[in-house]
Amino acid sequence: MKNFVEELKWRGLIHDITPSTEEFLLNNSSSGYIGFDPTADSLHIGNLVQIMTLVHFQKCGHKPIILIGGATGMIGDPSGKSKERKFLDEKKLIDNQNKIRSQFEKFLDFSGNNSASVVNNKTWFENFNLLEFLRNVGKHISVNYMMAKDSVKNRLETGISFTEFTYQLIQGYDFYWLWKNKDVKIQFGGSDQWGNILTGNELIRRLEGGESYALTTPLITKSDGGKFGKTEDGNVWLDENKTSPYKFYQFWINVSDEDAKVFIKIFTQKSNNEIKKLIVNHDKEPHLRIIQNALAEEITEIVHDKEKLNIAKSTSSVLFGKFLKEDFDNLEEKVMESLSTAVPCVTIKRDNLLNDFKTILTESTNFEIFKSKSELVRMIKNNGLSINKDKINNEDYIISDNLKFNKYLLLQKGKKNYTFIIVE
RNA sequence: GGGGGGAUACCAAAGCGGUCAAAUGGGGCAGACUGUAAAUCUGUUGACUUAUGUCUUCGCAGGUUCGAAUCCUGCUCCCCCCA
Repeated sequence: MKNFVEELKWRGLIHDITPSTEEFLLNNSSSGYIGFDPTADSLHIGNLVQIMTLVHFQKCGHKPIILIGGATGMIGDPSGKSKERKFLDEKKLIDNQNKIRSQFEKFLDFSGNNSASVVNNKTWFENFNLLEFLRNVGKHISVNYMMAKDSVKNRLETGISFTEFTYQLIQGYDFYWLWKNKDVKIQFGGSDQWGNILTGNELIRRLEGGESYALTTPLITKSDGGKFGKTEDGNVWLDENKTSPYKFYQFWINVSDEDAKVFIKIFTQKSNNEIKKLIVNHDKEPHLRIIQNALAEEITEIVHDKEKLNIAKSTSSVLFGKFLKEDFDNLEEKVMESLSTAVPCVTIKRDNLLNDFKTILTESTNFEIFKSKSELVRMIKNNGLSINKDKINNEDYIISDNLKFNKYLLLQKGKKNYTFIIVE
């Protein structure tokens, strides 16, 4: 058995761990789980740490289990509205669950003898009534114990609802159920989950005198103090319809040097030696950003695929590389299309192309690109306007003569302020 | 209740009868440099058929004047001091 705990340790992925976990996992092929909230139809990169935990777990010869919180998800968000909510929710939850499962399939092996699997706690909570729950579960955990948890303590001042207070029991029971029925011995989670996980361990001990383990990962932070995983456009999702492969790739490319050295351990499966080598090479020629490239490539390829990675890379080189007009003329249509997911787009009706240059770029595009003709003229005077990678120095450019694939135009204000124009 | 000060463009702040579309700084945008970084330097920063032209803009509403951000009257809001 490969040493799972050791693997996580050098990657900086352990925040808290119960005693003798390492020893247990070295001697037993075991099952472990993490709970995920099905409230969104996609995972985002904030979930990636947890996913990677399971990836390493499986690679070390254990069985990863993904718990989709169909039941807990319903409790978690009581802010519904209409009467039919329950039905809608159920459909939506199943839909979300399927989408999330297919995202896990990219990371984990769902076949073989330590195959990954997905469970939903709705299965065991559906027919579990309140009285039964109180008798069989609530009885064993004291309020004193529950109150001692940081997650609860921190909320006592500001207020905590009974529902949220109970959450640790529900989650604890999940662990117990999986322990009992699926031979799950360990639960993983973010550091904020420590308390909830321990409630599960406690429940297992009290109900059956059983042994179980817990391991949490640290909260990922950025060196500049900002939140990891957020961009101006919000979350970075794994679903390509919510975050395009290009934007996903770019997120990793733009990580700072300092963060990249930490992230490459956390988010890739590269070995310690490979990573050490990358860091040495990176520090020799930091401008090449070797680590960021390695990081972006590996993760983008797993989450999307090789082809989409390549398109994202080509798109990036169009937007940021030393890219000349000639190169632009030879671009594949696929890459051109991908530009529409990379930069803000503006559509324009084909008959508007009859207007003069300045009118097209202001009025005909609802002043989205240039707020006024003066601004446009100023931009040209400052040598700041390019179309299709070609600097524009005069105002009698004919747009309709320069469309790519008869409908696309890449407009550039300055170096990195792009607008993609689609004629329809 | 009494006395004093203020309201200017994205923000801060000068201007106190024509030369004011309004100094200066910050921010924004662009150029050079660069690692799709940081710093620095340069240009630019109300709109319009780019014009030593017109229009809109200096809290709001009126007025004086050939001419007002600038003077007068009223109003609204802010700050400070004394009770």
